[in-house]
Amino acid sequence: MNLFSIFLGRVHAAIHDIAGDRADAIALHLSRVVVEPPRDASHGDMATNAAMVLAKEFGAKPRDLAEALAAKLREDPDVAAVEIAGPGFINLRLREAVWIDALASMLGAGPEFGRSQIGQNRATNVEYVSANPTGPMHVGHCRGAVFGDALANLLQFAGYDVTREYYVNDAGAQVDVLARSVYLRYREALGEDIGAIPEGLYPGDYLSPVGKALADLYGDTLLKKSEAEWLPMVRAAAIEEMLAVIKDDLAALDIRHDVFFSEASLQGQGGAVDTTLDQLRKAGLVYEGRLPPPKGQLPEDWEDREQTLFKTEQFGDDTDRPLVKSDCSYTYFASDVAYMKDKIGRGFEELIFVLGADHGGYVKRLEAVAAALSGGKAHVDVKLVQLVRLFRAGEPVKMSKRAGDFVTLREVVDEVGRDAVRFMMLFRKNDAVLDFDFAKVVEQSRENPVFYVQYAYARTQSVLRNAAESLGGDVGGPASADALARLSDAGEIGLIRKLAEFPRIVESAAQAHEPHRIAFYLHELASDLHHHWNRGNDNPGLRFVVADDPQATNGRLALVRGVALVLSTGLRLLGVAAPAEMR
RNA sequence: GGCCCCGUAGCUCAGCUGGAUAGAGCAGCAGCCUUCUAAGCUGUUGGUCGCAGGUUCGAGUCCUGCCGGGGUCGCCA
Repeated sequence: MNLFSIFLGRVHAAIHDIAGDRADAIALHLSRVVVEPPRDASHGDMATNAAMVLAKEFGAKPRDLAEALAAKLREDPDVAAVEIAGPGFINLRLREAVWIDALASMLGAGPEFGRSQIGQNRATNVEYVSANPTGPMHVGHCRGAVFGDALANLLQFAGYDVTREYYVNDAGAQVDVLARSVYLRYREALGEDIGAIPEGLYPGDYLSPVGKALADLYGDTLLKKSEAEWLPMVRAAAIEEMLAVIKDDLAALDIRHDVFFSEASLQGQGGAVDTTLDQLRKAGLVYEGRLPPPKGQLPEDWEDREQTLFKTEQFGDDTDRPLVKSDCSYTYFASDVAYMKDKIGRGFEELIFVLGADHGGYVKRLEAVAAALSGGKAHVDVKLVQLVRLFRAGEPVKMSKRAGDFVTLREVVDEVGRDAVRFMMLFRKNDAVLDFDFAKVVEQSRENPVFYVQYAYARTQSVLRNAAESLGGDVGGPASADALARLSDAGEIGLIRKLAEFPRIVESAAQAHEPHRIAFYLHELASDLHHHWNRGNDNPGLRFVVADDPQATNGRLALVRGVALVLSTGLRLLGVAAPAEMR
């Protein structure tokens, strides 16, 4: 139930009523007509731009058209007043009963309030995290992980058919380096003194247990084998272990993927990469050619040579992209093409990629590949997630990648908790750099948005507990129509109005792929609740629990339950807990 | 040098895909206050939306060109 779309329907009807034989021409422009809350609450409850958008088609001045539409809308029994303002806005003021009904109906919907069908079950793939299986996750992965997970929740709630996917880079040079690093630990586990870890191998001691496990399993038999023999065995074991570590890290953030897709599974003789490239060759999209060197500074090892290229440029990429390396193996990009083909083959229409901002150069080629492979059917959206800067009480946390002393995701979660991490990662637009302060995010203060929002929910529960105590157990049931009708204070109606916005926030956030809008909305709702609460300090008549007036109390408790409902649903979408009390 | 992202109050950021007089929190200023268990509260100052053009009824939002900051730039993943 979205009040704004309901009234959009009524505005459409009013337009249709006065359109006459222009109806067909006007229908084409209807999508630009919106009904939204006005920026300034004094303008009314809802505003529509219909008259300004359609003035040309009607051959009328915006304000004249607005007048005609207003006359129609005034016939609506739910509308208390219609005003025309500015260049031709139509402002609607709704009868109070509409808000009361809205509250009753959202309480009836319960946890389903806000759910939408705009996704129309579109098959949607959200790929996120996809960290190389070479070690535990560090903070750099954290933001994309939370973002992708919350976005997936949001899209599901908005009616998309969502698959959460992780692309495992288990082919290529990196996992060979991993295998060699583990092999060293294996020798160490057998009692050998391996000394310092050589440059170019992974130094982290998280690999020691893997080496130990191999020693337990194989004894010293691997020592006698050549690298060509032991490497695949060690590699497979190492990848499996690292993936288990990563899944464990993700679970600490309450993140679980549906599909872990192996890059290696695409490769090999007659594999998906082979067949995909064959198809592209047949389609004339692959050729042997030379690439112009990059503009500006020429890389030192630049060598002008002929290579196998995919014609991505004609699909919007900056240049064509190589598919085969100089050693005749496939490039990472070739796997990517086959992987994209696989996703499209599985029927996905919406392909969302959550990547770090340093992958910005990858956007155009992904879009081009999807366009080339799906004939423009599959829609790609790459969400770039900016970096997180860590602070400890205002001081930047120093990290050196070379020395391997990066902060792990697990350390952050263990220190401040899952809720703080998740909420803060979402309390900023994805493409803006985010400052994360260990001290601030656990502070119990107004300046800490995690606490501020969770505390608002705890406050609703505290009120309900309190009311149950002072009024007896009879406050849990649904409020009667008479009780609801007692809601009339501007602050109370204002809160309902805010609650009624939730469904359209869900829809717009889902369509824009911007979960942060939910976080900001919740922060506003929390703020409205706290403000209304504070008014009760000066004016006891506005408090939720009115000792000698059970009917008014019942109505107000329904409002409290409505706020609690939306806060908990919103927090659920973000993957953040809604605690009943905070002490 | 090419491409991508960012630039909004002193600071940190929103701005609902083009709407009305651009918002919030912090800081500042001025008051009030000891709680329906809870973060003290209320009011208020503060803006050439980086700059210059353009598109139209209307631009922080879209287009072009500059300025500043970050990222990225054949075969690494």
